[in-house]
Amino acid sequence: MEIDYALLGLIQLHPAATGYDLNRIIKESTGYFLTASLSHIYPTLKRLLDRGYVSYENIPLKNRPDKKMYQITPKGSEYLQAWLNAPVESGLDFRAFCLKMSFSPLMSKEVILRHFDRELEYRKGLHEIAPKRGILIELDYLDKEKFDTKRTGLLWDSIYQIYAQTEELRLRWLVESRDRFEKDLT
Amino acid sequence: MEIDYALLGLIQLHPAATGYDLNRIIKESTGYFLTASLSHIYPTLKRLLDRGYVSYENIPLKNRPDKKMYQITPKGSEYLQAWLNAPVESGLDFRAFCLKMSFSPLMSKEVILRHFDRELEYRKGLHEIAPKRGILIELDYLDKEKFDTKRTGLLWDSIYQIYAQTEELRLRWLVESRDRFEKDLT
DNA sequence: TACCTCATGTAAAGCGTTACATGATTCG
DNA sequence: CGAATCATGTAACGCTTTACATGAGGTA
Repeated sequence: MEIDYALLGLIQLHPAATGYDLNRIIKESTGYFLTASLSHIYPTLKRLLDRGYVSYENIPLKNRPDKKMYQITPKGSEYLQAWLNAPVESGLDFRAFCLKMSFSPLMSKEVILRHFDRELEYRKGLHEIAPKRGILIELDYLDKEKFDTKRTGLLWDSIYQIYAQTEELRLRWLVESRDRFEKDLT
Repeated sequence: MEIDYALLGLIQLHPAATGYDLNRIIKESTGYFLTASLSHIYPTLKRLLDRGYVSYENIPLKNRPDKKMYQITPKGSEYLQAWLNAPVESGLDFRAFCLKMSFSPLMSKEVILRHFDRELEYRKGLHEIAPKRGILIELDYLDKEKFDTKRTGLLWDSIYQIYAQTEELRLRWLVESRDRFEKDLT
């Protein structure tokens, strides 16, 4: 599960984090393209513990539940690395790619470049079939007696524009970032 | 539920659609920012039927289950309109806005402009707090003994860039579309 | 021969959110 | 004086996906 990897990644980046900390980091950061509430985080941490991917140090507090400061184990690190190396399972949106790349500080230069190359190919493919698919196709299905084709075309074209422009922005960003990393990354 | 409104909207736009058709429309279209499988669509249609929001015409076929061609009822139309008029419940992403605006052909000019105005205000707010939040904040939490701050900064900055640029694109698009609709829409 | 399209649906398992439960301290 | 912060967790509910079930006809 994605949440497992995300929490494991966060714990590797910020050792000694508690469940409460992880929740705050996820909420405050735009970087982890993830929504997760505390009542989702705690059971997940328990699962990671049961599987031996994390351990914790117990800090007793007065008048509050003990603080559990989590660390990643070697086994957890291995499990996380396998996910970091695996190709991103991209859907139409960019979320999965951005989430995994949030943990790029844990990846080698080669792995990072490979992820960018793969995503670039995938989105180029999307972009090529886009004009054939997309909202414009919908006009064919439309009940033309009830809806003004011109008005509907104007409205749907606008939606298609934001879709196409967003994809173009992503392609540009993928190329530029890849180039910069190739040059500057150690 | 969002899926209820989406199917209701699709049925209003394409009368005589079957569950199978709706699935194809959703899959082929980039417009309906929605994922839904057949095993999700069929129970939803049944629910809409039970509540009196849709009716269907049964077309017997040879060697296949009967074709059910759905239409929206006046009650369903009312229910849909209430959703179309209600403010979009936007999260960080743009999905909810784009989904509702896919049905803008069913809205009056006034309602469309109001949706754009609201979304513009919401995203302006997001954009103002973004530099304070965002990935940059994460560098504070980072374990500086294990990770090279400069390398991590380069990588996270890139993620921040795509976030910020996407938001800027959305703001530009919202303003431009709103202006165009104000002028050209009937 | 094997897969895709058409056409409907059920059942089970997985995933995620909201509500519930407790309780001191600090800030406005 | 009330709200937010810190700190953990359980239970119930609901949404969504995957797997299962059926079956003919057309296409590669």
